[in-house]
Amino acid sequence: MSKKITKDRIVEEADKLFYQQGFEHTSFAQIADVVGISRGNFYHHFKSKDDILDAVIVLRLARTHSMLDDWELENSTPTDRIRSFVHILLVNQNKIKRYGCPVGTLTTELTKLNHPAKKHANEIFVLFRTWLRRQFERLGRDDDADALAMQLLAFSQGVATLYSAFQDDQFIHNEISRFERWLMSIKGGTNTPVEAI
Amino acid sequence: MSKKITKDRIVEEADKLFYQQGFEHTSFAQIADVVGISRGNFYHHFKSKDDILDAVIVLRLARTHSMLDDWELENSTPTDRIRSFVHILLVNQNKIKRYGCPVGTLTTELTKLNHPAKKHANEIFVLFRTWLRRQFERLGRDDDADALAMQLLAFSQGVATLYSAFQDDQFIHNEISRFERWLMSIKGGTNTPVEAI
DNA sequence: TCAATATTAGGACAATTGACCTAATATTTC
DNA sequence: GAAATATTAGGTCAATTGTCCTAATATTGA
Repeated sequence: MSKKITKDRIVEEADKLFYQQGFEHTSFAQIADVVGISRGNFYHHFKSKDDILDAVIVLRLARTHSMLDDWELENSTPTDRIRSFVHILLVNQNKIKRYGCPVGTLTTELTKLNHPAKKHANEIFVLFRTWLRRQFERLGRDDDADALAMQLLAFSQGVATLYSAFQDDQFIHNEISRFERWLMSIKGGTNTPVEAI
Repeated sequence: MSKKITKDRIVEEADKLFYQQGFEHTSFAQIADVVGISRGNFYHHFKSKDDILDAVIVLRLARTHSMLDDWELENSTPTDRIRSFVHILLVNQNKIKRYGCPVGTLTTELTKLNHPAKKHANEIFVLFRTWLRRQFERLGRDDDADALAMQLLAFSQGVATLYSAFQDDQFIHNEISRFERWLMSIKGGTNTPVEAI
């Protein structure tokens, strides 16, 4: 029992540190300090740093999955569900301002490191993509549901990146407003292509 | 003279490595190997790794500046100039696929490292932002020129991030096409707000 | 209760990091 | 050509990295 608690705490703290400082910049010593355990003790729970990364990704996958499930239940329409997705930008506004999007930044770092866990981390993106696609399909957008999902993912990534770079609160609210108008226009269900950026 | 050549070569190779591997993941030893000089020799040209980073940023600022000047001369209309900007995604397609956008990824990394050079690196974004804003102003978009510039920057960042994550060639061409239609619609010069994402 | 297992602390390890030093060698300048 | 300067190579330095080991302590299960 206490094993599980310690192991979970390691993963939770590693999750935070990987997000705030990046994977490579976070050391065992740091995680051990935050968790309050001895360094050598680590290898009883994880056999390498990459193992911790894998566990962190599994944790993030589970959290994302349950978040998407919640959105599914909380909202009665696909439009409201899509809105929930974009509104993470507001819910996590302060964190994104400081550290960017946890999904995008981890994927980017692992890509540069040419890290074997890159594909694993990418599954978080896939989770969002699939979920968003389903919502657009429910809106009758069968032909371009996946393209719209990717479009929205790219939108959120771009906004998060620039928000973290410029720290401009006005900007993020502008973009959310623009998204709202876009969402209302798509809601009509006419299969007209959504042209603009 | 030979000092300048060596110094420039260090900066150029560091520029490449910082882009491909990230700043922190790149070591002196690696740069020295690529340049073909002794490690200890470094500190005659730069007094610290942060100094090299500053020089790399200065190089990127200069290159960006001259690229924007070129676009200014090569194109006769603001619309064509804006198109040149988005078309970097195609010109540098393979690099972006592997390493993401050099501007966005560096800024993101320096943010997580809480690195003092973050503001300096951000000036590259400012360069693009100012240049794009001027193009939109010339299109008569005086009221929302800056917002459109930020919108376009966010678009390019989002596309680059997702392209690097999913490596999907179809996606990037879809987004470029969507941008083209958006650009044509904005060209009309009617001050109607550009709603969609 | 007692043996088996799980968990811990603390230290050692080789390798790598950025930083710095010195002495030798080129190059420039007069 | 000689003095001054610029540039180089090679080595050292302490600190940190991820990894691993061992011995002591908790916990569990029969």
